[in-house]
Amino acid sequence: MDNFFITRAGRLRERWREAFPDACVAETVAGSLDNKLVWLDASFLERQELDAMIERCTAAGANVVVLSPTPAEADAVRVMARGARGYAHVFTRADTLRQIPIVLERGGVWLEPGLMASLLRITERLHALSSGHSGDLSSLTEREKAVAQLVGGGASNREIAQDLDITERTVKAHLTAIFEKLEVRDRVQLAIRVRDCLN
Amino acid sequence: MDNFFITRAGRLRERWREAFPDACVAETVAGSLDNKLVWLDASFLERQELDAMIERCTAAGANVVVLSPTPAEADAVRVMARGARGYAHVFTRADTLRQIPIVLERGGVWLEPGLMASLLRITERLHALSSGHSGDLSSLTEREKAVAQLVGGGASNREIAQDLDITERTVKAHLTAIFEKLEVRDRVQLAIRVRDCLN
DNA sequence: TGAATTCCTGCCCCAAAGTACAATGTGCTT
DNA sequence: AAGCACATTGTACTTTGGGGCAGGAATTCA
Repeated sequence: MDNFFITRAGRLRERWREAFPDACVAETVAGSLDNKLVWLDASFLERQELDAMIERCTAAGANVVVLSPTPAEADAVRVMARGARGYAHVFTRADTLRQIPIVLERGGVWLEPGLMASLLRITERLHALSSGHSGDLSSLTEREKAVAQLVGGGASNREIAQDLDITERTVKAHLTAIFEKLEVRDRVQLAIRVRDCLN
Repeated sequence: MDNFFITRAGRLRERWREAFPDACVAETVAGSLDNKLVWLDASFLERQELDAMIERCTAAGANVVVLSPTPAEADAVRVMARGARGYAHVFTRADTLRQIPIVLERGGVWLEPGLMASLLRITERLHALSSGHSGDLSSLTEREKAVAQLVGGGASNREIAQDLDITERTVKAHLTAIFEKLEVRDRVQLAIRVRDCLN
């Protein structure tokens, strides 16, 4: 895979040259990039410019890795969703950079270490909330529904117990059952779920 | 990296043996797995069992790849968020399987082709939904808004701390300020408030 | 320069939430 | 009669959440 660095700096950063001595450098992309590896330096680039660049490169058949001066989660998500296959810091060390083409060639994806984990955690959380969007309180028993509704109203266990005239312990028992059935972790996620259901 | 296949089938599937002739096979995990590559066959495994297995393996220092009989986006997210580094179909071809350790060794992550893209697209959409609209949180400082949004997404204090790269204690400090400003008692009511703002 | 925010953090404490394990009772179905 | 789902409660335990008190660091503003 041939390496192309696209940067406003007009020159290869030292680390890049060290990693890939015979890489090409340019300020913009042109022509077919089939099976090429394009490194996009996001420094001095507006969001839209970067997005457009990614789109052009992937359309031209390239594998795209974005090098950001300020790696951030939301940024990584945006960039990868637009077709980039990798996301790293511009100052990533040469020997690390060299690993990236190897990973990509084998169908892998490369993300700034740590970013991946936190990214997936967020995804999971959002996923849990939106995918269970089936509005399903129907799997709950009458009593459980009552408890769930109250939680959705922001009530504490003690308040729920008083409202339903049962023990706090019983409220907890119902909650445990509810969490299990709706596959949520705690009352916050339950509250969110309940309120989304009565849209 | 030594290969361990954990499967209920009790034997190596042909493709696995073809890919890694000298791999070990077992029905369960034991001992230190430092720097080992553990392949978890998700067939015939309950969700909880799989999760527990992943946790045990990663805790023991292993790299975990989950092989699913029915690859799905939500499943992949769950599994990766729990610490797996790869996710593939159980019937993945031998030559493709062999690429995976190479990717992992170099800090990459391996996902069933196509899964990654659609996964990130969804993440982005959800991200936009939950971060774009900030309703009547105008009295909050930037940092407080960030915390509030995450609570609205159902995050725990620990998760918020990790996401924002601060201490749990700081999260609590922000929360105390938020509760005061928005006149809510706890995170449940805050979550409700936040979500009502962006309906 | 000093005052005021905002952000970050530590230690300690207490209350609330949630889990594990166990048990009782009621009513309905097979 | 036996089995099952549901509701209820208990004891004891671990984990989170939240707050009081105190302080450091950075920024801005008068």
